Amino acid sequence: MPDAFDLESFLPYRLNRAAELISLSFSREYKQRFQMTRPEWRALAALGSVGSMTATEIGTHSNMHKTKVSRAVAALEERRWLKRRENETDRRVEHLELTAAGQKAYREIADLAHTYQATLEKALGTGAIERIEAGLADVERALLAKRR
Amino acid sequence: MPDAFDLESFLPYRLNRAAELISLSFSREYKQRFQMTRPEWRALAALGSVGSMTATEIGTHSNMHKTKVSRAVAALEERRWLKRRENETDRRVEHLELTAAGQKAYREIADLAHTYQATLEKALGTGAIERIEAGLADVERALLAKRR
DNA sequence: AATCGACGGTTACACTTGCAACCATCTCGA
DNA sequence: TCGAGATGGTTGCAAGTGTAACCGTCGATT
Repeated sequence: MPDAFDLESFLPYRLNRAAELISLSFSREYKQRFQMTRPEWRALAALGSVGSMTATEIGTHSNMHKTKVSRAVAALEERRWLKRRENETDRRVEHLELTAAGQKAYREIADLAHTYQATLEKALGTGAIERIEAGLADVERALLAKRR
Repeated sequence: MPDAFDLESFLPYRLNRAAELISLSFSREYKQRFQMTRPEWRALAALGSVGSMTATEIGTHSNMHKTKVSRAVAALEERRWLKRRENETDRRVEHLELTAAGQKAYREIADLAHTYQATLEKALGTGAIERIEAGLADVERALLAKRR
């Protein structure tokens, strides 16, 4: 059966398979220690590294749907890892920032992530990750340009 | 605030963001035309390109959980795009293959995928996709080795 | 032949998710 | 100043998902 199309070299497929695999692999590292979903961890990371953001900013930054962000933020707040601060001039907006406990958690997980990536870098050889990420950046750029 | 960890260069995050983006982008191409979920499309593609597989084989091939495969297969069968053929010597196993209608659908979507990838290749430059996929393969290899 | 564990596949249940509809607030123009 | 539309954020609902428990079948050991 002659076949012009090979699933194995179809980029969306390959990208998803790799992403799911690595996601699973890393989540094993923190799911147990901290009881946290991936959107929560993303929001935490965004806030931890940037400092203070609105929900919308978190969404665009990490490409998460606003309902996902909303729920993640609610969960982090529930856990007292984050607090909302209202905007003076626009009362729709809420500035979000980590509490002391939130920053502590962030540092711990960031540390975990750091060593995880280091292990990976060692297994793949120097520069490999940078090359992959450069490729991913190109893909994202192309797709976002296409969207218009 | 000195920060040893940068989310933006954390591979699991980057991989997931890119994967979600491209998935969304491509699904827009077929979600409307065919009413099909991603697992169904994956199963269809696997069967279409390989010819005949068992559910377990589809699962390992495309890294899908067996319940996902089970449901996708049931849906495709419901639509009469696939039929099950029982194994002579082991009655637990079912060989799955596409019906004529299923093959027709497969060819259409494969075509869509093909032109999609061609557009992407043009936007990214020759060889870019191959390079990315080679990198992904390395990552997957490293992760699967780690798992043991 | 009876038993035990492994395996292919399905199902029940709880949880996560995306979409659409929604509320409150803001902005802009008539 | 009023109304129409845009925007930040939340929620109801339907659909998708993973975990675990399950059913039937197989292979090996006894």
